[in-house]
Amino acid sequence: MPTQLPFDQIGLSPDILRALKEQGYLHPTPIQAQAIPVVLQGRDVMGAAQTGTGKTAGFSLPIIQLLLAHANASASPARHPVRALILTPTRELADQVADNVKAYSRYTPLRSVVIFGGVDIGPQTQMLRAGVEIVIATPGRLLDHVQQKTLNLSQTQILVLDEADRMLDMGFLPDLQRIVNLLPTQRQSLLFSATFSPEIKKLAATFLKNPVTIEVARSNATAERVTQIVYKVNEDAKQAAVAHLLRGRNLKQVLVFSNTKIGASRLARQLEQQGIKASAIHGDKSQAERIAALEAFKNGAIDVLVATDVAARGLDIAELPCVINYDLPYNAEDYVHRIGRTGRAGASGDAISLYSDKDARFLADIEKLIKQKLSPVQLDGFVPKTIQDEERIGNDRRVAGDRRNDRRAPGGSSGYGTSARKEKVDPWFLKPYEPDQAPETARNSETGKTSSAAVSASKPQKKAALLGGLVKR
DNA sequence: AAAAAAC
Repeated sequence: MPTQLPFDQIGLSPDILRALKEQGYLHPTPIQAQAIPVVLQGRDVMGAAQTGTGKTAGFSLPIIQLLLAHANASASPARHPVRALILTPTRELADQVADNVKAYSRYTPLRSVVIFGGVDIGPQTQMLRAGVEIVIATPGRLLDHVQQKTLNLSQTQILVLDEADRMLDMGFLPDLQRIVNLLPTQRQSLLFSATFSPEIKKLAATFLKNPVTIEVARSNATAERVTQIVYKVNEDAKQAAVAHLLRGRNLKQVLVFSNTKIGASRLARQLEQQGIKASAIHGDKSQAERIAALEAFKNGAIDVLVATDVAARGLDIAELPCVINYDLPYNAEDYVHRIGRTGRAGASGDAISLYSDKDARFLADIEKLIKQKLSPVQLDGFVPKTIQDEERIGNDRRVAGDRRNDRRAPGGSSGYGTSARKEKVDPWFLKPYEPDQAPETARNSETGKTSSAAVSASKPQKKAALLGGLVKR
């Protein structure tokens, strides 16, 4: 175990130390101990770190220090060009990183601003005009400001790509390329990613110069603190299973992940109807709603936050005791990120996943990634006794559903809860699945994303092509 | 397959 010097012995200015002390931080986490000296040396960094490892402080503390040192040596402090740019994939993450940067730089003259879409651009423009040294941003709105000439990146010496793998997944590569082209070639670049995939390595080869690789706490370290349970549940029974699980844990501070925006909204609504204080957070919510939901969850106004993978990574919600996967995620990596929302900073946590036949195809990938078997077990009193039963009931249900549709009458579903079946499983399980009252088409028009399927279908190819182009250049 | 991100 390497000796880790406290913060006040690793070359940070008293102004930074004061802010750290105020927040009760005395000793760096492993990633901070590794990253801070390297960043202070001016080296490029390729970092692999999970959420909750203190990664944000790992790059923002030395950046603040570097900017302070440079400002002191500078002959003309009259103008205030943007000197450090931190890019994140989601608005919430940008907001949080900005909160941290503000806290750490509180007693310094450095100013920072967070830039992302979905909110009024006016205040951002005003802040940029007044002058800021550090910008924390999502790519789209940042480029918007560049186009409007309210932001000049020609003197930006430090670039951070946070959650770079996520940014690639989200198709940000062209935007990243555009942004990097606006920066001086002489600069320091830091790239953080959950994994070092071939794509990430190519990105690093393009954007970084002779980087120092920093890697801490692989995913199995997370798994050690997190108790993972997978419950076998019929797809239609998931909502009731979540309600049951929530009641079993006193409803407090539970983050529930859904694979879809519609699913997240629906589940939150159903839970609320049952008197459970819940809100949904996803990309079709307005930014104000997203902020409100996150805030309500953090301050305890709601007990349950139902989220899409917008919240899978990076969100800093302290000490979550429990995370529930309503669905298994499409990407195995997202599973690691989701369960990483619990059991943080040494605390233990539970990660509960609901597993239906729909989720079956994702399980193997997840088990392979975490190098651990996740044998699905029954959720007592909530699932049929055998898989065969589950499949049969699933089939019966589909038949019943068709019949109901044919009749176009809500009472038509009563036929499938036969008394024979009722003896085998709990009555609630046979309660007919009630589709949402609002028609799907209405909700789709609400999202306004009718063409998204076609776009995403071609995305992997596009991504590969772009990366190929990058490497050749 | 889905989600995320600029107007």
